[in-house]
Amino acid sequence: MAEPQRLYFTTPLFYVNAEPHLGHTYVTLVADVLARFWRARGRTVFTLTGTDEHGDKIAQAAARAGVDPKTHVDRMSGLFRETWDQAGLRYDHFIRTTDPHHVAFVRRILAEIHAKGDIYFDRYAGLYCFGCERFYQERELENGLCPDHRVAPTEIAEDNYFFRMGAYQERLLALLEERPDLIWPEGYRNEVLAMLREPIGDLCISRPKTRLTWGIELPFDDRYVTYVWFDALLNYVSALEHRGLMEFWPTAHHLIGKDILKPHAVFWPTMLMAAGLPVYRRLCVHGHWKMQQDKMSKSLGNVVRPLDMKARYGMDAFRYYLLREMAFGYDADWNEAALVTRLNADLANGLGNLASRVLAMQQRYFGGVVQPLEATAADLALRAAFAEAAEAMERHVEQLALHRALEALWRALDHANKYVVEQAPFTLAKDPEKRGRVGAILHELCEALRHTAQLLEPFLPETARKLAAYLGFPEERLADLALPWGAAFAPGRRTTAAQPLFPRLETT
RNA sequence: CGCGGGGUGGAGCAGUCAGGCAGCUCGCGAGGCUCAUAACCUCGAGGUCGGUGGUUCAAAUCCACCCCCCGCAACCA
Repeated sequence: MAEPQRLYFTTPLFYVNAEPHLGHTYVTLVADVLARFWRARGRTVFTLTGTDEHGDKIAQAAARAGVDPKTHVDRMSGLFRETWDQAGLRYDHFIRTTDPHHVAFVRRILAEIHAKGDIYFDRYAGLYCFGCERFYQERELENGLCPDHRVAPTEIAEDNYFFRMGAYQERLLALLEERPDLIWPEGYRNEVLAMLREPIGDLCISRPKTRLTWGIELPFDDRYVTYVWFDALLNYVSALEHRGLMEFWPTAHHLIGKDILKPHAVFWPTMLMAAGLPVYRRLCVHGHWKMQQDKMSKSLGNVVRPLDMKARYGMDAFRYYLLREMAFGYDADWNEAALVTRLNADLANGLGNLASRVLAMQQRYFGGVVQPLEATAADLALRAAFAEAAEAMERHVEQLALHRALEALWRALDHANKYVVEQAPFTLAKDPEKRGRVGAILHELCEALRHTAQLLEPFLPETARKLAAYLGFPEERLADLALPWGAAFAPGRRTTAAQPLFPRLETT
């Protein structure tokens, strides 16, 4: 079966109650990498990110800051947008849940589902803490008391609207059986199957305005606003509708963290079924970055700010660490010392040094002019190493194993470094009769670097551009360099002298 | 029997789905090279892949049982 030509990647909508941190950055980075990767291979890709801006917490934060909610969310949303722009993390559309088109879309879908009878009005009775202005579940209480206020919650009843989610449980289960790759990695699929072994019940989707006004008003009852689920999840569709790109919807790949698995794996598909829309193509669930400190660290302000990392190490080194260190789906440890180790070992000593030595010899022996090839067995082995890397990278990226894709490319780079030592062009260069061979060796190595630039572009775009420029391709888009080995360097084509791509950092 | 994840040379990890010489980075020891960012290349020391049993020509990988460690969210109706 042929893969669809289009691809649609989404990040979660980030709740604007905190500044952009490592978790936001990681998933946005992955979306950027996947988009670049598949575009370079001819797919038509659309990516979405944005901010989720309604709810109690936002209204309260705005009140504390002494501004109205809209002013507050404008500022916070702008912070996310600027961060991604400055970090070079690209997206095709940035949606805000306060966008008028989104609000209208949510109201339309709610009205439709209400009209077909899948939204009903009912009374909920539960334990309410007036201090927190929220209900508590039994298991959340500490000795029967609210953990914040240390008072016993009051049993009260409240009327609300509910989505008939339970009615779609069997269909959802059947869908998971039919499409084993719907949720990836498999561990999360199993977790969802476990959730579906119990009745999922119905979902409360409203809040009375007496408790919350900062939200989207229900189209069928102006005393209520919709509460989180329809508001936030529908963004994935409303953005496409707004842009007139609904044909991308069936190809949706949602990138999410494991913390929001249930809303995306249970609530969202049932909502889509009720709305008469196809379920997304795949849910891609990543693990969490664990800080060495405990989870208190976040409230101490000990957050990893992407732009700080960019300033300290360069965005590409930061990208490399995040992509190389985390096996998508699993948790990983955030460790800045490990970042420096990776930067020195893989980027400076491996890739950077290879580029330096090749370009320096090319410059010294031939003034940068690329010489004819002659293809010995060793040369062909070098080409094979890069061909294999290209093939392996595609296989790994399909499975979101980005760390393995990079590992595969670095195997080829190791091969190239070995090739330099074994072919020893610097020794042959002392013998004028071997000049042709020296030129051929360096041409092979320039090709190795050109292929590296191309294969690396989705992961380390800045480095790829620099490398291409050193090789004498300052203008071309890297995708245009997808030429066969030996076809890129026309006679007389020159490379230039290079600055180190990555300076080594001292370890302390 | 709540659910999930993990236990692989000194450290940190990949590999487990699709069984086939136990791999990567760092660190350590010896050598080579001198083009290069004191980088690069080679060799070496170091692991009964948590345990036991099973399937198999073959198990880190599949199956069963056991031991230990870590998470369990939220805008939590």
